[in-house]
Amino acid sequence: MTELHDTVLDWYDANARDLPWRSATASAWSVMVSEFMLQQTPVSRVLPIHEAWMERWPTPADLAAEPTGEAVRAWGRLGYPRRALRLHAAATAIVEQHDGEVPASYDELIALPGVGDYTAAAIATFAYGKRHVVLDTNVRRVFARTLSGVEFPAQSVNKAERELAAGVLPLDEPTAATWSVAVMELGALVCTAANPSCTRCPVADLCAWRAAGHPAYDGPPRKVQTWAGTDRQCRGRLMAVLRDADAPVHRSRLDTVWSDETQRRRALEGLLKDNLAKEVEPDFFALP
DNA sequence: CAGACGTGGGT
DNA sequence: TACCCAAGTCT
Repeated sequence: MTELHDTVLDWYDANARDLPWRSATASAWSVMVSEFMLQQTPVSRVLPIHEAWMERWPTPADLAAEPTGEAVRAWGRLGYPRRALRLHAAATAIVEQHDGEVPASYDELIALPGVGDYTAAAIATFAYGKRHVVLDTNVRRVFARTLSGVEFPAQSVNKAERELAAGVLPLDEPTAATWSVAVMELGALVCTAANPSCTRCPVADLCAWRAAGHPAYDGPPRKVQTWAGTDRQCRGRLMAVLRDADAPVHRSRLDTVWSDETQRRRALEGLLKDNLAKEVEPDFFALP
């Protein structure tokens, strides 16, 4: 434990947001649902959906008992709706293989649909207090700045970065868990991507990037997501129609939300293939 | 490993 | 207005 640890932990103790999945009484399932929803999605948009989900499906078995389409519908406009599909599939696997209890080990977690390295480490850590390196975009950015002296981390996690994070992970299990959530919170609230608030950063005096004079990012161009006119936008339009419908919709209804026929057909085929939609009878479509 | 995969708020 | 970006995973 170093001054960096003490400072970050003290800052978290005083500044942590009171989020439902951080409650002392939050179930592992609540943590798991939050982690799925938070993938690439801001906290503010997750909060109401997470609350609704926990009320409707307080256990994995409750969700697994419903059709996948109900999960997709209740996902609302969170984005990346296949996360809802994967969460439903994970709930089913938990019922069938883990007696309805969210498993606690990283290996069991990462075997679940929709659970990758980050989410497995996060659930094991935040729901069960295990000691794992938790590397999300916030943690990576904080370490890039404070420890490596650069504005942004590499495009993907490499061995050196993982070892760096492992090297500063407290040995004590519960402290390691708090450390990870504290670093994430610092990245989310202070050491942000666009406009970091160095003036109110608790570790500014210990930050290598600041010490170096905030050198500008000089790595490869960071990928920017195209959106307008893409298949993804088209898929989103089609899914919105299916979500908002209370009965199967005719193909002609889908035609109204996207003019390019070739792209519209391709997008619909993709949704059917991904099991986000189904053709209940010829030319009539609905959520699965 | 690069690209696909939603959505909306902030600047 | 455009562009950036938000607790990634899968192929």
